[in-house]
Amino acid sequence: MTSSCIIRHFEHYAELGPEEKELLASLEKAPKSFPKGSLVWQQGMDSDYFFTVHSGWACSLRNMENGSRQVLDFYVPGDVIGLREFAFRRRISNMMTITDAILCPFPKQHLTDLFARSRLLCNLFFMMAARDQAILIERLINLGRRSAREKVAHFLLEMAHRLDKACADIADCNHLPLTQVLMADALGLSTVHVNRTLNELKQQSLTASASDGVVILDREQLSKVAGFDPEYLQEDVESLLHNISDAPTLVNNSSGG
Amino acid sequence: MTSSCIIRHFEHYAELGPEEKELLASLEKAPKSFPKGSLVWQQGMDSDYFFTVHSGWACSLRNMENGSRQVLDFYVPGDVIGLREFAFRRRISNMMTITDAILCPFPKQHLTDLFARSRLLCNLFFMMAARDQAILIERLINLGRRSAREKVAHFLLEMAHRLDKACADIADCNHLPLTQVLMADALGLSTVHVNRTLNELKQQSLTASASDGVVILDREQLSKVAGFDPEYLQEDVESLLHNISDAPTLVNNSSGG
DNA sequence: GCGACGACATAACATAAGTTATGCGGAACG
DNA sequence: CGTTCCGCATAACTTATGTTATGTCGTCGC
Repeated sequence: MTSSCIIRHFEHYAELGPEEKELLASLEKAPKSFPKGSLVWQQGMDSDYFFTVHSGWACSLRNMENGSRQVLDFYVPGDVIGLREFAFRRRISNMMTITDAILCPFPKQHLTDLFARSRLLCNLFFMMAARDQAILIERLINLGRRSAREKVAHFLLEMAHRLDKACADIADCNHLPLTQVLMADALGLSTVHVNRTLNELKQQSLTASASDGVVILDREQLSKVAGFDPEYLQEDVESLLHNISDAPTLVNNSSGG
Repeated sequence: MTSSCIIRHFEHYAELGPEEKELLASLEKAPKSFPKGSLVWQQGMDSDYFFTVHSGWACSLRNMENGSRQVLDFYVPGDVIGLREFAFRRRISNMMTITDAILCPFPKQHLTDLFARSRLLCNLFFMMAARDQAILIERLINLGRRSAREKVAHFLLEMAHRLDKACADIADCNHLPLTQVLMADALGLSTVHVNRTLNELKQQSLTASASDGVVILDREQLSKVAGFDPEYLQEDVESLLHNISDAPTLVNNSSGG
């Protein structure tokens, strides 16, 4: 099966040998399709699989006791979701599709095996986890130290940039299938205020609204509003690969005694 | 050198073989001492090392253009700091000590090698990265969907729990060396409001202040205030180890062709 | 012993954002 | 073809939190 979505995803970063391709392919289950609004998993469930997003959008979120909720992150085609649960037996957040989506399940237990078999893949997975952290950090800053206007602008730009990478060819990366409620829950704002803010941005022709979401009209101006710097989305694959090919015989006294 | 801090840290999770110990020890440089308030590294610098915290506290933070700043996370003895930068050539945040501290540097490039040599260590590192994400997520929820009162309470409890694990024997885990300014910058609040909130908690005898920080008096009540559930701090090492010993010969057709 | 500084405290005031409420229009559904 | 529901819009009003300002206290350097 050459159209494996996880293989495609990893080839994005580095050239894979046939062995690595087989490794990935052999662990990947049949893609599964989820209608919009499906709960892919729920907090507390056994965390036995992770997924790659083949098409559509998903988000992870946490429901609060008082009925409100916090959206933690959104995922676009090409993203790997669920790595975060690696350290835990139970899922620590909910995962929901926000459009119709096709996801490719991948059993978590086999990660360990894969790590042992391919140094390249191991490093790439680790890199993804680090990238996920970088994204979370940026979201943290968004929530802690930015105004509503900046929050919205920054968030929209981040998603657009991530889309650029994921599917520049397939989709219009300035068109984001996000409701105002979702944005509010992601940005720690009320829907009313997201609406206000979005209207403001619309009046300045920085964004527009479509039937099924938001459209970015002027990235440059938005970047100014948000103080957006996309560096945190640019992994450094090159030096990673360099390290990998470089390191093989470093500490030879380890088993020799 | 048997008192290696990274070895001690990993033994916290699993029994290490002599080879693994040697691997870790051989990569660890001499512990380095930093006075309170040192910049361990700065945003934009080459991200060539990570560290384990041997003693003292540190925090990672980001300075904003408008002069404010966001504290991203705090680190206590036993924590590994810098893994987040794995995907990037440049550091994406600042790292500062907030007490006198001793840190053990560990060259980043060698992680790749270590991954290849020890399946156990590789998995443990991955687990730590996942745990870091879980902590970030909880902080995200704190910033997005909790009141000042809940934020402060939740934050104090998290740090106390992390201290419990790190050094139950060494230190008083209810005593946190945090200034109100730091807490404000971590929680997305103003110092004035942190002060107000802390006073409220003091009046209810949930916390107290010491000359050099905050003291937690009543964890139970604080937990109620915060809706605190420590599950996100409890990694599942057991099934991880189980997976490791379980998986060796899963996909044998990979290289055989 | 004095001046500078940093952490904490408190008050008066300002405002960004939340809350509640209501209406509108389109999509889904029986 | 009406009903229901969901996403969006807008208004009036409330409030949690930010801002600015000023004072105290202890520590540190000299």
